[in-house]
Amino acid sequence: MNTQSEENYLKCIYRLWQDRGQKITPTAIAEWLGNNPASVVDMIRKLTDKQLIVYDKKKGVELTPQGQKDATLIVRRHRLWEVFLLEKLGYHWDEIHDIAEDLEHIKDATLADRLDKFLGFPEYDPHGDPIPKANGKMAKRHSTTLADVKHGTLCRVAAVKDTTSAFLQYLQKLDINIGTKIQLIEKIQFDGSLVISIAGGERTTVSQKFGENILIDM
Amino acid sequence: MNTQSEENYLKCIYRLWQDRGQKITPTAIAEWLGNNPASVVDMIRKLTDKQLIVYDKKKGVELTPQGQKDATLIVRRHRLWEVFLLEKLGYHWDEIHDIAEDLEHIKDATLADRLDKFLGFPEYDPHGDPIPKANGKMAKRHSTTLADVKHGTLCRVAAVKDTTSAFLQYLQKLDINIGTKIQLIEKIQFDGSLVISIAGGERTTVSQKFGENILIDM
DNA sequence: AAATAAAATTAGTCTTGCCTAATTTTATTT
DNA sequence: AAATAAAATTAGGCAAGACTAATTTTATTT
Repeated sequence: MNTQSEENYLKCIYRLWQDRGQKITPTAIAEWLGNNPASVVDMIRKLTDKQLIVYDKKKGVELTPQGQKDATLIVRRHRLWEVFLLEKLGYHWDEIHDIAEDLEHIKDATLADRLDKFLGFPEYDPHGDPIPKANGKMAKRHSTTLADVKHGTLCRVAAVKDTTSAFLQYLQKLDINIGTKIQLIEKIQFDGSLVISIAGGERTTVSQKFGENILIDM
Repeated sequence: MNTQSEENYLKCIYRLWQDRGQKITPTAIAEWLGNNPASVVDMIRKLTDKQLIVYDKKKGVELTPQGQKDATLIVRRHRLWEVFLLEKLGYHWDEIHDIAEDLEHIKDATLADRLDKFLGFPEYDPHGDPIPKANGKMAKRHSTTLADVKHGTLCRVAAVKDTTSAFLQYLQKLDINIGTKIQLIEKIQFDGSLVISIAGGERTTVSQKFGENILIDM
């Protein structure tokens, strides 16, 4: 059984691996968690001893099969709780992440599976991230962003990359949710700004950074 | 904000106060929590500094108004989660206590109230204990036990005192739940054993200790 | 290749919350 | 009241998980 802190490190490593696919360094982990690199080095030793990660100076940190399994379960719990908080308890989009951050550490052999069943086996969480199944498999993550498509394209918001409340509240203000249709009208050469039409409405301009955090379907 | 450990002490003190109404000593707390008395003394100092308890050698430990408020909220959260686990996730009577023990420490300003609403504002938890309301008030606790009534009395199981799985599983085996009707046929003078009829069925004999852990309505 | 900057690591410290062992205080017997 | 037992307290320690400061290693520039 892993401690809460160990779980946070595992989840962090998993996220960095999924997001970037590059070498995962102590510094990257430290930044992500807001911890001191020295603390990360301590934990790397601990997780290595527990055979949940392998650390090689050249290759960085990698999850072992067991580490992957553990990390996937944490992500599964996190995303299921997010669905619960939003759908059943009526929380807003931007409130659920932090609470799920605590709930994900509740340890009980059947809790995740029961919750999954209770929620009707959702495929995606409220941010559009796929929820790992009990067997560890999960749906594909969306990878195309609004900033990637050609002008004129009509797309559907499938997920968001950034889950901070600053971003989510901005989306709320623009009335954008998972499923909202957005048409990219024009890309501004100068700074990558995007002129879009939300749900067939008036033209709005958003930044490139904004576009890169919206994952889409077509 | 209190730590998880502080919350456990507050809850313990609250329970001892409710259950026994006597002087609450460090030793009693240590026994209840399974901790060393020396650790209890440390925590008494800490909670005193935080003005959540008052400790007087003569009177023992007492909760301050703020301590009572905090403790009540923890109990509220615990009991609401128990209802959730049983009713929504389909756990058994004897499985919910330990999981709620972790869930009760999840801190979010509106979580308890939202959960309360989602569950339909239940008055009692699955063990028959009253759930404190958002304002701290709660229904009366049942106080008459099966061992207290006169032979011949027909009563209704309102709550259980003991919530260990050993006891709850025994109840399960006897097919006794909250609401089950029990008639006390006879009290055996010798050792206080009780001859009862469960839901109008055949006679069964149970111990005095058993009877003292069944709280009843009439 | 040397100089500089960045990253990683080590050493030592702190807090929380627990422990054991020893001591002091309080209660109970005889 | 003295002796004994029980309870409370103090002192000192330990592990987890964080930190800072100093040092070493690795990368990047010039």
